[in-house]
Amino acid sequence: MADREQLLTAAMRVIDAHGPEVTLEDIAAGASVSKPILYRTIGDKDALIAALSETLVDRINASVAAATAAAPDPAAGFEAAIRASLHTIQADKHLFLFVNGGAGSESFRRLVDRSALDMIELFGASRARAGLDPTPARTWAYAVVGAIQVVATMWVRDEFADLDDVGRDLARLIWSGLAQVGDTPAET
Amino acid sequence: MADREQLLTAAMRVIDAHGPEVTLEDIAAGASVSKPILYRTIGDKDALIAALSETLVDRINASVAAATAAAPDPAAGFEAAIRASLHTIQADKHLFLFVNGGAGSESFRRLVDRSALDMIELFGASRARAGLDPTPARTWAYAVVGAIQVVATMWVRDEFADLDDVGRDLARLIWSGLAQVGDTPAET
DNA sequence: GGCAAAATCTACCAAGAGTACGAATCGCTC
DNA sequence: GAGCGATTCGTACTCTTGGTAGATTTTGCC
Repeated sequence: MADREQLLTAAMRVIDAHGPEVTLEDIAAGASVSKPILYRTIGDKDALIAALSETLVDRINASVAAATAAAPDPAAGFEAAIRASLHTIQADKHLFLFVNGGAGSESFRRLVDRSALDMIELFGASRARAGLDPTPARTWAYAVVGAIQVVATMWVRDEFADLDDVGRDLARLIWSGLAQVGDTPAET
Repeated sequence: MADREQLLTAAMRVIDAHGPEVTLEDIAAGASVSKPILYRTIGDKDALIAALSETLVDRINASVAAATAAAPDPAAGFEAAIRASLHTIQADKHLFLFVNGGAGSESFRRLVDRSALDMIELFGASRARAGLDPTPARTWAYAVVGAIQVVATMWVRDEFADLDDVGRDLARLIWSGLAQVGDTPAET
């Protein structure tokens, strides 16, 4: 009655219901499990955050993949990807804030690195193919992740504009910035 | 013996010396003041973070102003500005992490908003001058702040490359992205 | 049915944010 | 200069939350 998957699912349910400020005790209670079980099965709070980040990133990646598949050209695909990311974050906003809120520590670093990894590969490869120095890839990947992350965070708090407009603007900014990656950035 | 300025200065000293994990008790002790005094003079932790953000942003703005003044053209000025920001963050890295670490809540929002404010003005005005819709300004400002913030955070943790190179790469990315702001973004 | 081993729950600890209340100090009146 | 009221300050507390140890129950086996 204490499968890791079930616990994570329950944790997400509780976070979604009670907001990002939930305590581990709430989560344990919501999963009908005692605190030590939670700790034994998943680990400390940081481990929980890491696991949930994983799930969130997976969801984002899935929606991005679906969105880009239907796009006519790379630029449109990129915009669709950004929009999909934002929409997924919106759908899981409590989860996003929870995962982002443990910020101070390792969890944040891991989340950023996880999200940036594919981009580092991608940019680096593009640069290398074009005979350019691939080292900027990392900086760019972090920058892109940061841009999306902060825009999403601010948007989730006070929805300062229509989400699709935000996605469009953000996509344009990044896309033209990335023009210099080497060749066309290709769909994410 | 409990002037607000002095307390803030002392707080910065303690943070600088003991790292970003300091407790309010440490800070009070370091300022030779009791906890209630600290609370009465400055407020709760969030207020402290807000005040220190203010200072940090001021420092960054000052170094940016100094750096751009000496630049021959806008693009160079922008790069110099980014580099100056990064260098200031590096110099105050514990402060930066402290201010960033209380993240979960309001403090983060305020820091971002404060940093983004001038940019929103600037981008918005440029757009308006060019007869374009100024609403994207906010998204872009958040994106730029986010990019700098995350790159800085990641760099501060493990210095993955030479800081000036990072600054150059980051500046290029953002600069070319901002080309569409309307007319030349002008020096920050 | 009884016993050892494993899983589990209750009850606790530690640390840090924030505060109540008594103690000391200051200024004012006589 | 002495007494008294108001104000300021510091000690010592509460409360929340992350994390754990040891009692207790359950399980499997003889």
